[in-house]
Amino acid sequence: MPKRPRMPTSADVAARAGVSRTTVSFVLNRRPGAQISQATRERVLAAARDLGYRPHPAARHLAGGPTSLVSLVLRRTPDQVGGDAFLAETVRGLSLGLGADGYRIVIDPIAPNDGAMRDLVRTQHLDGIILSGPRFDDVGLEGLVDDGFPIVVQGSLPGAPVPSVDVDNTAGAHSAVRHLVAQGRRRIAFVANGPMDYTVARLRRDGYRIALAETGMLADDTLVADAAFDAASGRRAIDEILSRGTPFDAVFVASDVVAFGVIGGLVAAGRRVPDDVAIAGFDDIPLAAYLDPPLTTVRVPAFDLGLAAGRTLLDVIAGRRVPARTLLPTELIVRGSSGAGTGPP
Amino acid sequence: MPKRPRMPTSADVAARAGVSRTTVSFVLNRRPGAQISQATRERVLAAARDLGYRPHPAARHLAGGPTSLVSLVLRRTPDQVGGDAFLAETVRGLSLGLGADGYRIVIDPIAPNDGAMRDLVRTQHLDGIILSGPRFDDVGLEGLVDDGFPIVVQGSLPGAPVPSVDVDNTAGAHSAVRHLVAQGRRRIAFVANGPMDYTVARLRRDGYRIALAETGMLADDTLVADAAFDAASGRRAIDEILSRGTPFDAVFVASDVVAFGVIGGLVAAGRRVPDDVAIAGFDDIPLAAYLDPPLTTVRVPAFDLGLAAGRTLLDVIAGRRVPARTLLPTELIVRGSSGAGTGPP
DNA sequence: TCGCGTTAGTGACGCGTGTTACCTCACGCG
DNA sequence: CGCGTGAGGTAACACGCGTCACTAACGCGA
Repeated sequence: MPKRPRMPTSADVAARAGVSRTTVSFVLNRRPGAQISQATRERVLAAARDLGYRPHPAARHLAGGPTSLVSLVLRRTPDQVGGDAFLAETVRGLSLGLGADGYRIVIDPIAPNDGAMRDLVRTQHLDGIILSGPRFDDVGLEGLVDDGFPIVVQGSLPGAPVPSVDVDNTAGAHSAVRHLVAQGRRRIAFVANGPMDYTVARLRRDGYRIALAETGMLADDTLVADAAFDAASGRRAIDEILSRGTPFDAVFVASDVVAFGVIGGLVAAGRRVPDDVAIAGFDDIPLAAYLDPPLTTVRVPAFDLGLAAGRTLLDVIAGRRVPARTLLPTELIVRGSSGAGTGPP
Repeated sequence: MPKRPRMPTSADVAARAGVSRTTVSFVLNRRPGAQISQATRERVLAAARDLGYRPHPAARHLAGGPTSLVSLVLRRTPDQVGGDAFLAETVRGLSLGLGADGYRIVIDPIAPNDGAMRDLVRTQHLDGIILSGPRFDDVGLEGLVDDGFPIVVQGSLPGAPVPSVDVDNTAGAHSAVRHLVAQGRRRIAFVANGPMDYTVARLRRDGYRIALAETGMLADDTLVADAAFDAASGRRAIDEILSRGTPFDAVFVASDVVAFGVIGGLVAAGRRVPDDVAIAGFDDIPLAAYLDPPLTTVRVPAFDLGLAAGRTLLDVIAGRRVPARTLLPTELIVRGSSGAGTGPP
């Protein structure tokens, strides 16, 4: 195994520029208040460029600097596969948002309510955390927060004193339900994406409720059911609603994956979609367009979400003020299932 | 912001055990050939335990040790969303496989044929790489390989001198096609998952061919078409096959996502599934069971794949011999679409 | 000439670890 | 008694960087 050549160090740069190592450090880190002449500065920069100099992250960290490491904490149980469909996209966005400043992403799957998060911060060396997929009852968060440790929640956790970046779940749900109303539907059922422990489930339900209230429609609890992120639970939910006997002509399902189960249940019960029952989902998973009929849904900008989360975390780390909540807009994608009839693509 | 208490260092351990720092290092790293009495060893270990001592990774790295960092290189274009459905699971497995030895996973999305991989190795400080989703024409790989840099490919790249961990794509495809034959189908079409640049596309096609040859059935090129990892391309593929006019009574689609498009095309053409045309897919995505009819498919053990890849990389890093290819078994999941009729779950 | 402030830099230390070379005993043996 | 020898350990350096305290040169007014 041929030894790879040694990387140039700041001493090499200093030698080449004919200055001290200290000066190199000052120039490269743009140290405020440092007295460096323009000529010297340029010599240093040129030398660094010529040598292809890159500061050694470990050495920098050891000397009291940042780690250049940010952890993406995946706080999910294996069943939440639906939300993970976008993981790759989100990571791409994150990588772009953080990579510019030389940050790298380490990924740490930690089951919900596993106390390992404190440990992560203490023992691993991190500059910040992006926490994905939190729940209302998430523990171990407060401790970190009042340490002042930089955290950004991807997803929402209202009330927690942590900046969060999320899609505007409530507005998205709202737009979907309003769309169903606009199609002339009057009795609109609701199937949640997950248990109400999950913030994202509550927020989407809020959107549904607001839309009903706005349009002066009756909120009927017998038309509401929970699910558990997967299609099977959607099937159970719609079966339950059907069994209650309350008539309805539309269902807003707060997750495309769950909607698969809902549609299956409706078809099995002899209801036609969208003629008898219009459907709108949420997420715009890649397969949504290939359901029969194609699913009207709310698009979630996964890439942008990652990008925004990354940038926000950078701001927090740098001590800049950040908004408590960043809400990215969703986009209603109208397809056949809501009866608006654009047909298959 | 209250300063977090300093972590204990090896000097603290040494002081508490009444020995020198060197001795602590020898004991903790089990230095071969070091002369340490049993009593001293135990004192050191006890002190380390009491203090909750953890070696500082950056310092260790700086002193010439390993980085304890492994990069998961996602070498995919955004369109390959299908395969990414399993990313979270794979990462969980990886994390478990590597975490035991204190390794952490940094994630680096790098588009195919982007030369950035060399840079990654030179400039970032890594102990190894797990390369996910390679293609036949992947560049920048050879350079790394004959550096002797530890790499494990997750996915297959036959011919490349790199250990790989993958599901047995060929055997999986083979089992699916044999199953279709066992259902009495005689003219079986094939829709690939992706372009033949991708190793995984070729391997699955191989399985199809072998199964046909074994059962003495005719391989007919007019019954074969490529796709591009998404449902839309599946639709195009089946439309093309239909347009050729060659009769067929089954289709093996090398990806569940693509199969969605294929089924859509068949239904649009008035063919009934599975009565007129039986279908089998590959991957067992969570929604496969909720297609109408439920999709017969080949299950991919995503978690185990990550686990195996992680372990293999550890072996490579440690200089142990590893098999050139590790192939994990798949499992045929029989549902309604292949005409074997177990019905919806 | 002296005193003083400003500009443009530098020398040396510390971060926590691995490691090499060395040191000090006690002991056995000729 | 002299001397090797091995067991059990230690002092000190290197890794690459950030940073504090300090200085050399220079200008300028008195």
